[in-house]
Amino acid sequence: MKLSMSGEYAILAMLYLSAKPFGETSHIADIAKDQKVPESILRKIMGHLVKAGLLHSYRGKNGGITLARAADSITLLDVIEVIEGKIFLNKCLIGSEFCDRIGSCAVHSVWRQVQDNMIETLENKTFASLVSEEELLQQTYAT
Amino acid sequence: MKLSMSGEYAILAMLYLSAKPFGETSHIADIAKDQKVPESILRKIMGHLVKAGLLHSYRGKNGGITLARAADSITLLDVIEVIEGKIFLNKCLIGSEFCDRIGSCAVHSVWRQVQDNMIETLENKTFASLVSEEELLQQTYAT
DNA sequence: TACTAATATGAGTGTATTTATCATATTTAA
DNA sequence: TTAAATATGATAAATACACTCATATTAGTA
Repeated sequence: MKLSMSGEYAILAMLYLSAKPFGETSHIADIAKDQKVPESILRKIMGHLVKAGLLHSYRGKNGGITLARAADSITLLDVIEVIEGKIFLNKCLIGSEFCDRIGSCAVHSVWRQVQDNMIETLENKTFASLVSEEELLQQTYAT
Repeated sequence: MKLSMSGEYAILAMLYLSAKPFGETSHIADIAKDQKVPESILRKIMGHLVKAGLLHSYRGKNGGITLARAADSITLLDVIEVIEGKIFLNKCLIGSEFCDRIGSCAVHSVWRQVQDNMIETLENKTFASLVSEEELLQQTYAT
């Protein structure tokens, strides 16, 4: 009942990229060093995010990585679902083939309620808003 | 981001017991057969629930298992926390020693919000209410 | 063309967790 | 003493996860 390491790494990398001016390329090695994430793993994660259409990658000299669209159109849910797959807190929410209690299971609807709330919260939070909240926090706590 | 098998088994067993008159003992073997759960695993799970004070066990001939308190005072959260441990959707919610971004992390509060909602939903659902909801469902769908 | 700097990708490894089994011990009623 | 039940610890099997490494691909540049 926890986010995976890869999920956390992906969010950190997306935060890093979202704080840059849109269109400016970054290097995976720099992100890894800055966010203290294993570089070889971050490469794989970035590959998934590129394939999913959240990032653009440019190979070769002067290559790098950028957001594929503006940070205010990318949500936490977008990133998490790429890395973790669709959120299913309980097997029986995937489909009736995984649970023979459907139709008379009261637990089902509880998980459904929790999951729906979770998804709603995560899809209402864009990386643009996260970045501006962090800037605010840093100003507040700066000495 | 999913409930474990053991967590599901525990909930099924608690549902079974909650549907019985309070104080009537049941046998683990019967619960396992009825709920289609591996018996040897259910034994271990029941051991945890006994140790946590949710169940009473009686050894020896005519022994068995009962709820330790009324089903309307046992919640989904109680059972899940015994089997899965405290719910922490994200490592950084456990404590600052697991996250060096605390103080300037906007993601933190999102997970906090999701987690708080989840806990609230789960602790507001007692096994007594689950049982009566299931009875209602079975009447509705009965032919 | 050859070199260099960057990402892309797939195979493989080690470890931790989960699931499950088995054997044995303990308890209690009859 | 026996039978019926739970308790427990050792262990195996399966799966998922975190991570590494080697190699391929691409594109700019001298």
